[in-house]
Amino acid sequence: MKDGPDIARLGTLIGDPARANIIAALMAGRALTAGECAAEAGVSASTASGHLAQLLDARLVVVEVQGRHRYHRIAGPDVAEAIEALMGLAARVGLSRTRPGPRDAAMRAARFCYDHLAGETATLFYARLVEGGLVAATSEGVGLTPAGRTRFVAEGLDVAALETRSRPLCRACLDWSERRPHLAGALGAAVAALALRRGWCRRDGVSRTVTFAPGGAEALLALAGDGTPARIATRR
Amino acid sequence: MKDGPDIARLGTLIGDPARANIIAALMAGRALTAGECAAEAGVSASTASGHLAQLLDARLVVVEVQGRHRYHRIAGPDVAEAIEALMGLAARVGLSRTRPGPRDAAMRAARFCYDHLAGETATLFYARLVEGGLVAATSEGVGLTPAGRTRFVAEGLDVAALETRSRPLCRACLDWSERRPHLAGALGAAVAALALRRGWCRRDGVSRTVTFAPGGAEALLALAGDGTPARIATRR
DNA sequence: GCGATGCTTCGATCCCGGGCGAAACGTCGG
DNA sequence: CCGACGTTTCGCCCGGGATCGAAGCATCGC
Repeated sequence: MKDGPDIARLGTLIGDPARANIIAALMAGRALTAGECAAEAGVSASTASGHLAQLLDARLVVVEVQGRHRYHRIAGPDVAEAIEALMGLAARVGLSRTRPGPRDAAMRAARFCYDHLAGETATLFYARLVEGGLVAATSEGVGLTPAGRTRFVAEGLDVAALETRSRPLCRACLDWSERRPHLAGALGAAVAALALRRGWCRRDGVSRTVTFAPGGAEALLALAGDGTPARIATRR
Repeated sequence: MKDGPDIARLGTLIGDPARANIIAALMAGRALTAGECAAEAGVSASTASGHLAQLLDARLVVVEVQGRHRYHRIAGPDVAEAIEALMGLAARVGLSRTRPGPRDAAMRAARFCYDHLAGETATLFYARLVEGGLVAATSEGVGLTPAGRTRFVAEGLDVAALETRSRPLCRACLDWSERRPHLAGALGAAVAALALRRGWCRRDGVSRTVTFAPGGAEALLALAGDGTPARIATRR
């Protein structure tokens, strides 16, 4: 009863609807001001400020002051992963807050998970990475194979620079809507940025949802090596 | 603000200290009666009963009636994984409830995570499985290689029977104390049961902690194929 | 049957914590 | 220097929910 991490504190933090809404909004990966958080959560500015103070105190959120604005964002990938895991459990065990409407379906198809892509296409992308031998399991989790490294370097990603950060290069994040893994970690973030930069997909306002351009999903999947352009030697 | 799973409900459920204590106690994988839960949480029997009713209603816990006793346990592996993920976040971001005492150190070294082994030795075991080519990444996550299958079958595990369940055979569960993966899934549970059966380790009362017998940890690691007995051909 | 035991329901109490508006604080733009 | 804006702090209200004891239901042992 008295050992282990203080899980109750996190629970109360997440348990309040207003705070949960703020967290959900921040899970889009964007940095929001206190006023924007208040609007997202449907509460007054003062209450939102109080909630953000609590989230800051618990280190779930970090703040970046810019003039008279205070931009809040999720503290780090580990926080985002745990929240995502909770969302997965909630989706399975409980129910959604809204009956599956059009926006919900769009979010299941493609969304941002903190700083990388999630949803149907993202899980397909991850599956192709594994099947193509670009990503494989390691003792520390999952990692980039030599073939995968040359592949992404050829696409212009500075893999060496990504590795210098303390953040792991590759992570398999369990997709809450698909129940299958998608690519997270520094590489996942870099791939998401690449997809946005090349116009394969586009973010919708402050929401987490992402819409793919025509052919965008195919282009992303081709990046995993199975498609037409620049076919690369895969082992197996 | 209005899309996505209802994460707040889970938060309030976990947020109450009494419920969190009950959940933590149940995370040992054992089925506890309402009275035992009350003792673990330090509340009266009636309050514990109310909390268990809420956890049942949210499907986080299932109950099994046996005479006049009602045995409660975590509803399934997915619930346990999400709770474990929350514990990991709490351990990193917040703090533990107790200053790292002896019991805490013991739990970090070896413990039960719902129905499989976690902690230092468990992560080493997983690392050897991967390095030995017995377990590898698949498009669905992580899976047993042909070499791994023959290995575990040779040790007397009925892998085919494990596969028939809807539960995935292999899962990489992120260890909250080690920050590295350990083996979960049906195979993880089977291996944990095997270790108990062969006397490699022993459970301590109702706690989650596990103590290894002399040579027990080595025996477990040898099961991953690197040790002395019955060396098997590994690919790579 | 008849008490003991385990558990749940009920009623009553009480307190923590979210909520808002008003005012204070800090910053920006003249 | 002053007003506008974003944000935080303060004071107050209020409701939900956690808690317990006692009573009501089951089940077991005899």
